[in-house]
Amino acid sequence: MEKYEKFGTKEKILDVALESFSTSGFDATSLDAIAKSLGIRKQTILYHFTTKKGLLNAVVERAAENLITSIEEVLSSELKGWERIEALAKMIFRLALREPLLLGLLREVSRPGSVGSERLKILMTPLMDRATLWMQTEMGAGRMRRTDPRLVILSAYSTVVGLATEIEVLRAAGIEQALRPVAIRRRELMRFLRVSLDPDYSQSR
Amino acid sequence: MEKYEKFGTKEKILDVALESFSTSGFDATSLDAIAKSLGIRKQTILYHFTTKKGLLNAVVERAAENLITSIEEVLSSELKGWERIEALAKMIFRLALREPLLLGLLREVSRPGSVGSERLKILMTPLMDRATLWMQTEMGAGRMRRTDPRLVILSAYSTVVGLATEIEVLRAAGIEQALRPVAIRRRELMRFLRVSLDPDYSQSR
DNA sequence: ATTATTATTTACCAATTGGTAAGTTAAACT
DNA sequence: AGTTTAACTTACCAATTGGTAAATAATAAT
Repeated sequence: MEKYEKFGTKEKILDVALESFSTSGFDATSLDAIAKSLGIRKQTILYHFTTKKGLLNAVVERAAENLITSIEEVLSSELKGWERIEALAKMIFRLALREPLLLGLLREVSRPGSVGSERLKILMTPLMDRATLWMQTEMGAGRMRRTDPRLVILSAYSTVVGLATEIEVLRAAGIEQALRPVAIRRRELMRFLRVSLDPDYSQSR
Repeated sequence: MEKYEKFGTKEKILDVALESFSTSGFDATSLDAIAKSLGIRKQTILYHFTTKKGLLNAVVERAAENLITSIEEVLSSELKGWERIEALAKMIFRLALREPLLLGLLREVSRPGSVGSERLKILMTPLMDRATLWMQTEMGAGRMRRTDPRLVILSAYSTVVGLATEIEVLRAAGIEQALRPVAIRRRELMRFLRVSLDPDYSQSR
């Protein structure tokens, strides 16, 4: 058991940090600000995470767990070929709508030079490798059209990250109900995936 | 005439600032760093732009001029309806490829909370209004399918901003030649615009 | 009850940062 | 030549920031 923990301070810190990192960005977030909004001292944060970078990594890691769990869920299903991809895409969009902060974090951390990008890469590469491998066997079995798996995956990835921008831009323009544009985006992604992957899909152009 | 100006210091500052803002972000860019990389003192920057925010605004403004000039060029053509839109989209993608820093800046400044977002909005609303108006008359004349112009424009806008992410992600993954994904993106955007706007286009789905 | 461990705080600090104020240099105007 | 003005620098500063060290409180283990 976890000894005692007063009352989940660590989790609370992660919550506030996620919020701030994903909306204001890493640099614009100060430990003091996080601490203040929690009614604790900055040193408490450093006690739990030693450095600011450590805090970001922890935030990223928790978010990634969140994501990976959802992915595993889909992967454990019996779906094959195209249908499996479709299920994955749907899941991602559902998750993105339910927890928009994840998107913001992803965008923040996706910038190559950014502080969290290394950790993100470490967390993502296994997923990427696995997906690539699977796609290759599917292609081998003729259940999937032949293309460069990496390109497809990364393109899909950046579509999802782009969602963050889109939702924010729409909100800034006073369009609160961002559901329709998101649905459009999803349909676009589906179509893109279908065109590049589904062998039973006539590429009419 | 402009008195003398030693040797375009102001422009050089803007160049370096654009580079840094668009790749590292506003917060991660220090005036000292910019100054150092130019071999001048920080106070010279402040002499020309008074505040850091002022510098960002100047960078944004110059970028916007750049963009607006290109837009005017297309708008002065004789193209009507769908063809005009197509020309605009092509121009934007050409510009984005030629000057990728513009994209980075746009993404940096598109975040609602960000320092430059107000200025961006000020610069963009006239364009937006003009585009909306034009689209409405086109719709009235039956040369364009009826939809919400704002939604279409913003969707196109975020597609372009999303390009920044995509190019960066691909580069981070070691894919230098990002031309193909960009081409795909452009085709997608065209298709989206066509489906929502071109009345002569059969919406086969 | 005492001790060990975990959690949190108070007290500091060195570095960085944006910005002010007051020179200094050099060209332009008279 | 002398004055004005634009361009740039040196000298500072106050605030913020991430981080260290040591003290204190709270809980668990003996």
